[in-house]
Amino acid sequence: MTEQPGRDGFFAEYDPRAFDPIAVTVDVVTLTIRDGSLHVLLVQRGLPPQQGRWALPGGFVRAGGSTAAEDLPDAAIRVLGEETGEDLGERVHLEQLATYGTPDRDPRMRVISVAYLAFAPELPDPRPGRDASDAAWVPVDSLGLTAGHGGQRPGTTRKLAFDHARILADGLERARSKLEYTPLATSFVAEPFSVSELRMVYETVWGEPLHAGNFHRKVLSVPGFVESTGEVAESGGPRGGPRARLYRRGDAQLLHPALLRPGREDAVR
Amino acid sequence: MTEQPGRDGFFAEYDPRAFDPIAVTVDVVTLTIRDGSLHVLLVQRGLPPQQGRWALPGGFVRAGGSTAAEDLPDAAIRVLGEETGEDLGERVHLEQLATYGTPDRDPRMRVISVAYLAFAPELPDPRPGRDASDAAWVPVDSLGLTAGHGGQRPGTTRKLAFDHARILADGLERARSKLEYTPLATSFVAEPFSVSELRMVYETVWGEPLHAGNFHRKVLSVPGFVESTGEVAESGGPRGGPRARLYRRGDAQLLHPALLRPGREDAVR
DNA sequence: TGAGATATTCTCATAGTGAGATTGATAGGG
DNA sequence: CCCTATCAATCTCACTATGAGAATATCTCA
Repeated sequence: MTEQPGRDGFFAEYDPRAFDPIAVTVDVVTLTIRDGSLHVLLVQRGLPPQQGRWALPGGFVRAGGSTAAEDLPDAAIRVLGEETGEDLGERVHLEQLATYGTPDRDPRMRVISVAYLAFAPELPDPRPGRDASDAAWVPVDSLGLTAGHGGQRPGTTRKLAFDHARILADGLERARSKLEYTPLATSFVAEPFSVSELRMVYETVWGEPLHAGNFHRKVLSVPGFVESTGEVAESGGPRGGPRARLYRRGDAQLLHPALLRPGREDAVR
Repeated sequence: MTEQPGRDGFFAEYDPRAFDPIAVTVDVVTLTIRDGSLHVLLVQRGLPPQQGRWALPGGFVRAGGSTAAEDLPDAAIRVLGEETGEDLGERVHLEQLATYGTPDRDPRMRVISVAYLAFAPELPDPRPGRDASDAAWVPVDSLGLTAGHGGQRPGTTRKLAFDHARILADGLERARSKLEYTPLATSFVAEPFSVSELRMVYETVWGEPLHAGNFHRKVLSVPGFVESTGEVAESGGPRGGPRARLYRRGDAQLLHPALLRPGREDAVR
């Protein structure tokens, strides 16, 4: 909140104590599935510090002084649009991830970053924004993220700038977890979709194969997860098989019972 | 992150554009159980704006210019200590809740607030901090929170300042949800505790009675949730009954299978 | 001492899950 | 055009987890 007793009038005077420089930015972890693997949208920094390193798309929040005041989710959507060149407000699912504010996370000054997490069906190739020398969908596997604290394994080609490896790791964990109890997976596929396409999303994000029969039973038995369109795919799969029935997303916000990741009995101890 | 291409050197010059005034604060939702009901720590504002209204304890984050740089969780712990008069770093569970930054949430200027959520066993009465006229543990039920968007029912005595009703509502939902799949409930009781005390935590936070026998079976069957001390309570309950066996928190970070809230089949649709 | 409350354990019907097998449609290569 | 691998969709079966109710022993208080 906004306590600071005994000094309540200082805002009018711009007391320097309140304005120790803190910058507020948004960074966006955008996940999509391409060619059967999970990708994240990254930009290559064109300027120091950390020039040449890859980073999450981000930018300053417009505060409302000399520029128009901007809400945090709007800033995230803007930043995303600057790299993809599209207005993604409609097509992507966007949610706040967490806020990162360790004092030395940016060498220039104190920066508080509000991270957002976006999920999108397959999107076009990005084009670098003004301050980036490159932008690309990068396979998450290629980044050598370590399980523990969001570091990267030595030898990884694309080094992420600042604490972005950690932010990305948090975003991935959030995504994996939300697949369990929300219909989020439907945000990764275009409608209408088949149960197999949906299963592929789960397998890709969780990184492990699922039992096709049980998955099918489960998806259709959870109320409101998917809704039949009554149609079937134009043709069978590329390597044969019957034509799949097609579905669209249902009206459930929460999956009950949840669709749990296999092999979690020995969860974090 | 910290993009802003083409202007990379401006920090050294304190370019006013980057310093459209954004203040960063932390607000803390602190929950505890007193007299069998869920309470939240609130302070009464001693100064305008919103003078006289009740608010979550909060304060500015020390940025690191003229003052010592302070990490976000440290700011939350400090703010909590200012109201409770104790160093709670050891005793409370603290986690980040979310960040609130709607442009007009504070009438004075642009304020981004990083909210934290704290869980504590029964704590002493608070004393008002420097900028508050009062501080108290307030029963959550008395605040007339509405289900939807964190508003308060008309006629509620204690009106919460700014968007704090919403922040509190988000904190409560997080707490209710985390009881399901984490051993968080053990943070609300002092060790050693009985299964009944733990059940009381669930009943209080969820606001509904649970089946004592099934709860008992469940708690003891989830690996790592609780660990027996081998002791039993000094005496039976205040109204009779055998002396309960005592436990301490186990080593699990996640409950598997989860302990789900009853009656959620018809979840959010 | 008796009544009521409570901790703990059991029973039993039902729901949900993992593993494997079956059926039948379809694509692609000989 | 036929054969076979592939795959969608179902089904079976054993096992686990859950909700509801009840039984039993222990304890407090009047």
